[in-house]
Amino acid sequence: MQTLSTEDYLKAIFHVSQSSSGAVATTSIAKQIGAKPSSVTDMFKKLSDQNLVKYQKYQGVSLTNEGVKTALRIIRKHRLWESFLVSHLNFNWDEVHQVAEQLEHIQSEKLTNELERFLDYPTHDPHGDPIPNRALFMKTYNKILLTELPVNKEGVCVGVKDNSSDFLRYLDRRQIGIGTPLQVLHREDFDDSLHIQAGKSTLMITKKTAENIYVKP
Amino acid sequence: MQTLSTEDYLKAIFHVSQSSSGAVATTSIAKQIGAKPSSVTDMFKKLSDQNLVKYQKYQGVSLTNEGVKTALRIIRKHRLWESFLVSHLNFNWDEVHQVAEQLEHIQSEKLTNELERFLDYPTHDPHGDPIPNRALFMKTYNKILLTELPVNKEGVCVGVKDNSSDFLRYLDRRQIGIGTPLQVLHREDFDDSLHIQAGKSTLMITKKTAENIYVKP
DNA sequence: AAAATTATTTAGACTTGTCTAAATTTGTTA
DNA sequence: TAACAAATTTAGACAAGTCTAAATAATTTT
Repeated sequence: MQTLSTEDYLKAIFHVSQSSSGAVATTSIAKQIGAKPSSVTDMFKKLSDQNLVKYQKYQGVSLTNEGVKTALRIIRKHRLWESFLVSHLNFNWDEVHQVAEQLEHIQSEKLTNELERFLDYPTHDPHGDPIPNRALFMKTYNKILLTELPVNKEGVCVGVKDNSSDFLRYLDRRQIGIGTPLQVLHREDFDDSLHIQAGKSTLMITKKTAENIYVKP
Repeated sequence: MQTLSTEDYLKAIFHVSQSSSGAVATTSIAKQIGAKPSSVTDMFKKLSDQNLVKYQKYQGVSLTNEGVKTALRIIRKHRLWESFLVSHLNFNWDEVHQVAEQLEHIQSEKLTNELERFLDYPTHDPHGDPIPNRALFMKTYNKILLTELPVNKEGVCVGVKDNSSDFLRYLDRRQIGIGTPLQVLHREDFDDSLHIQAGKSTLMITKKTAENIYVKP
């Protein structure tokens, strides 16, 4: 049984290790968690004692199998709760993260599994991220960044990289969401901005926006 | 914003003060919380500093208005979650307490209010306890213990005093639940046991059982 | 009302998770 | 490769919440 804090660390390590290869550095976790590197070192030792991470001084950490499982169990709960909040409690996709950060720590297998059943076994959360099933397996389809979608090729928005409220609300205003058909009409060489077709409207977005949108061609 | 621990104390103080008059004693909270009296004293001081309780050395505590409000907000969440678990997630009434103890600490007014709406503004939880509404007001109807129900007078089970899993499962086996019509057929003077009509079956229960069942005449 | 018992508080210590400041290691650059 | 910069760790401290053991107050018994 983990504490809130160790669960947060495991999740952070998992996420950072997903988006980069090799061992996870102390500083990267410090940034993610919002703690000082010295605190992170302390926690790395504790997690190592519990065999949840492999840790070598000055060499960062990597999750053990048990660590991965623990992280996935938390991510599973987080994403199921996010789905519930949007589908049944009138939350918008930009409002769910903070609450799910709390709900993900609730310890009850029955609760998690019944919630999953109640939601009819969703495979993706409101941001398009895959939800691990009971066996902690998650379906990942091959998605690419909108910046990588060839001009005039049709795609569908299947996720976002930046989950910040600001970005999500910006997408709301642009009427871009999960499932919205997207197509790059023109790529501006000068500043890398894109003219795109989003659903029925055409609009211009910056490179920065495009590289935070995942599409399935 | 309270910590988990201070919330637990406030709730405990509220409950103890409900079932006894005057100030709440250190020992009673120690028992309720499962902590040593010395720890309780420490916490009383902290709560007093936050103006959540009135505390005088050796004289126990009583909740301030703000303390009552905070306690009721937690109880509201607890009972709403218990209702949700039973009505939508296939939990039995004897399984909900432990999970609700965790869920009651989730901080999100929107979550609480949306959950209440989703459940269609329930007034009582699965054990028959009243749920404070948004204004923290709760409807209490006048209930009496089954031991106090006159012989042959018809009543309905509206709650239980003992919320332990053991007792609730015992009631399940006897097919007694919230809403079950109850009638005392005969009171045995020798050992205070009762012959009762519960729904369509007649059965014998001990005094101890009867004094843990609330009925509305 | 004094003695005994019970309840409560104080004092000092421990754990978890955090921090700052200093020391050490790693890596990068000249 | 030596020097510098960046990353990481160590050492020592702190806050919250808990504990044990001892001291004190309140209550009950004789």
